[in-house]
Amino acid sequence: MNAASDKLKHARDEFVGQWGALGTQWGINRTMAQIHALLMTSPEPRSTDDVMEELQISRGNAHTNLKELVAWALVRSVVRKGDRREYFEAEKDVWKIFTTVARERKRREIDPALGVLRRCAEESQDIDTPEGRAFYEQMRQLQEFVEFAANMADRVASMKHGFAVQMAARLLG
Amino acid sequence: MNAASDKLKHARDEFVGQWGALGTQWGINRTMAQIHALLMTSPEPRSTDDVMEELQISRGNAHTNLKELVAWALVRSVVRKGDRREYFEAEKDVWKIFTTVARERKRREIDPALGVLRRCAEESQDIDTPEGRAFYEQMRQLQEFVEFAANMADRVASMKHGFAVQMAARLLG
DNA sequence: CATCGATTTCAGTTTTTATTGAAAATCAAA
DNA sequence: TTTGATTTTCAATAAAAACTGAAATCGATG
Repeated sequence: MNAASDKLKHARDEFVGQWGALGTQWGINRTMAQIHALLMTSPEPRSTDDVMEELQISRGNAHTNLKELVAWALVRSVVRKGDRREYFEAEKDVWKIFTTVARERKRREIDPALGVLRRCAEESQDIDTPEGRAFYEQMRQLQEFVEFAANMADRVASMKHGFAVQMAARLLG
Repeated sequence: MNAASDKLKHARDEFVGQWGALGTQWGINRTMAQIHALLMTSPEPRSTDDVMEELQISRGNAHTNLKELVAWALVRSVVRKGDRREYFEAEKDVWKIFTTVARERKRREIDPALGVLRRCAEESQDIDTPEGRAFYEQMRQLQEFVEFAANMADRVASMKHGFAVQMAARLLG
């Protein structure tokens, strides 16, 4: 019977659609989030044409976002013997997804902020007025905090799942 | 002499501009990030007209983004006796900024994701095929992880600075 | 080295988001 | 109340981001 298959299709469509909407709220483009959702819940790798068909999007769009997901290391491309097409599969282990995202966001969001703060602190360190010193102090505090955050992100990104659970238990217990 | 004042103005402009650019990369609108940067480095609260002047933006834009920052609780409005205008000042304590952002992002990003995952898990829990069970399992694992993240966000958001430093030392040491 | 399926690029278009500026609403003081 | 300063809203516009579709490129195979 096919009720189960229909129900699954419905549930997956729901997930893909909703995940896309969430992505938008997080500043991630909708298509990229949808493809990620689709691949995370696909038992088999999918071709570009598969993805185009499933999400009703153009080739260019599918291509760009698949490559972007590969750049994030959330998706890898696989080749099948005797098939010239490229297939894509998503990492499904949630802890690995998390550490990957942590690493990538550190690189894309935290590190550049650190650069800005360091330069601004440097630039303001010998402005010898009360306002200048206050500005310098603020830069320093932001810098220190972001350095701390960078450090944490590195630690977390390199944690093994087991250790993280253990630490969480200690922290949450 | 005025070299110090010029240098400070230059450094602040640098910071405001760069912070705005970073904001864009993080999916935050540029004006909002710029206003935040400006207020974080202003010794005195600023009026809407102040902000318009400083960033060369329209009244509507300044107004909207100031209110948005107030909604995020990163900025509060203050009244000065004998002055009808509204002034705005930013929270400057980096730890408070962090906990505020953590709380707000949990509410805006994590909680909605949890809703989606719970519904999708619910909807798929009795699809009695291998594919259906795999889908359900994936939803469950994502849900569990996001619940864990929500929990962590709550803990972190309610931490006192001192405790956080202590914990960090333990974690990083 | 010519063919053909597949991938990549990109100019043009659509959609979404941000911004302006002026009109409307608010509100304290005269 | 009326006045005038201030805040708020919002239709119009501008800017940015996402998407399309087709042409160009690539690369394995005969």
